[in-house]
Amino acid sequence: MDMQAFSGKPDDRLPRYQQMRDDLVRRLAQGEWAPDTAIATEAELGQFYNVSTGTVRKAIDLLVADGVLTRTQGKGTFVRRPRFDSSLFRFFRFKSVDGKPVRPTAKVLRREIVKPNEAIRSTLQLKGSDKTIHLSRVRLIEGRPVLSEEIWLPRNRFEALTGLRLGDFEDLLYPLYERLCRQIVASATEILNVEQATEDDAALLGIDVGSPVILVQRVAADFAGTPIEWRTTRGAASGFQYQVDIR
Amino acid sequence: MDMQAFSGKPDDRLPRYQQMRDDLVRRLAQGEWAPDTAIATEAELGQFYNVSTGTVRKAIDLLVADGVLTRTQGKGTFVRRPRFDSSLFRFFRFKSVDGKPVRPTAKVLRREIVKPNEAIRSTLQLKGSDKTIHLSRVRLIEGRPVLSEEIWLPRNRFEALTGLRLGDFEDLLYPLYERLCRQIVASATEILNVEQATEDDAALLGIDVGSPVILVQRVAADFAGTPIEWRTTRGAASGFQYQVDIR
DNA sequence: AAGTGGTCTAGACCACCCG
DNA sequence: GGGTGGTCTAGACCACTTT
Repeated sequence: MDMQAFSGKPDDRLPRYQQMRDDLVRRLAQGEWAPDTAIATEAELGQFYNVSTGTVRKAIDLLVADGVLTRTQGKGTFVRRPRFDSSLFRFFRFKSVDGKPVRPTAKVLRREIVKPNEAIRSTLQLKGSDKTIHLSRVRLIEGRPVLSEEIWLPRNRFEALTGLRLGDFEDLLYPLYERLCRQIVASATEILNVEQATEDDAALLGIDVGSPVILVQRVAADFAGTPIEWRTTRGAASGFQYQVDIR
Repeated sequence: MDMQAFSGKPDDRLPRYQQMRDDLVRRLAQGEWAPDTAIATEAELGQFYNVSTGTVRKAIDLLVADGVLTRTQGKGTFVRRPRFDSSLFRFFRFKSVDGKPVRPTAKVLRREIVKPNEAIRSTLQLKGSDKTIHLSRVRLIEGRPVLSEEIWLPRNRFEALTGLRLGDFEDLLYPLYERLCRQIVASATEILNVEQATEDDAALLGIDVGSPVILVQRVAADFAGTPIEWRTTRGAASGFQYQVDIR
């Protein structure tokens, strides 16, 4: 493969399709192609990297399997915009009174600039002096609180959020991140635990003290894999269900 | 592709690599290749189905992605034996008193031949007159009960288990299924829910009534996708943790 | 009609495993 | 050294979308 095609230093010991994949990820992280737009065609990529079509396809296969790209026959290969907003539906089954599935609305209760604790600092890979924006949200269905969320963001990347009025935050934060702060969430890791409701949980969620509560801890990252958001979500376990398919 | 190679009737509209995948699944389900043994080499498969190496590899890629086969360079392509015994480790973190991870032992408390209820009958795709073998197990760590399990099996496939003494059941059931009943578990679906401990749960697991309990409901299937086991597992939610990686 | 990804070929050479 | 899967080529033709 033509090494001139790379700005980085690819590892020659790796197969060409993996080197090519790595370089494509780098170009994606640099914003060379925006979400929902087509990347270069397979023929162009083959010329650029000086590899054959089979190798191009194998490199793209990896990124499609990772959920980074999608292919559409006759149209092109597109940068996939992850839809995390349905993420909680994998855990909680929210229905309105008439039984139809609904998306909870959101209300930001508090916003503050804080020094993160050690766990958040290390997870978000912050330096000792870096501060974070801390949001407290409640999510509601038909006015009834169902989830409570705590969110921490690195201040330097999300400065634009400090000027927004609390009432102007939208239900979905990730489109806001992208529009106001040019931060795109490309992947996330979530850890589930079960706790027993504290008095605060009980009052907010309208459940009994000590009844089961699901805690979802999420770390979201950009295309380069750099963590950009830490979020905890709590909800009554009575609405919880999750399905796993094993090979 | 040479249609003589197929016993079934492949759909000509499908790509050859998908037809080939379907036929390989059929041959696996028929037991043509046993778990942990090598299937025919890629060259042989290419000759047999009259396709080129690239197409053979693509068909096998699908089965590897499904977890049905594994490839080992220089050795061959092998039928994968799923290791479900570590499955619960994805949900529960079991440690002994010295902090090392351990596998719980098992003790069968009860075995009976019963008419299944409607939910189990339909899930296991049984006819109205078919009976099931019902096992009640408890799983222990260092003698302390940590999980309670209820298992239902179609009687006709698992007749051999009715003659086994309760003390002769082993910690792991799936090797037993395979050895005594020639039933191989190839895949499973698990659904997680959170409940509050009943008095029975509390007494068995040594926890407080009403404290959170994880309920895992598993349906296990053979290579052909036919369900062969229904299982519920209950354990204290305090030992529960689960991680999900998104795109 | 032109351009895109989807399928498929008929090889080649390499890396690894085992006797 | 012989056999296996892993990588890669340089095309061909097909199915689909857009102009």
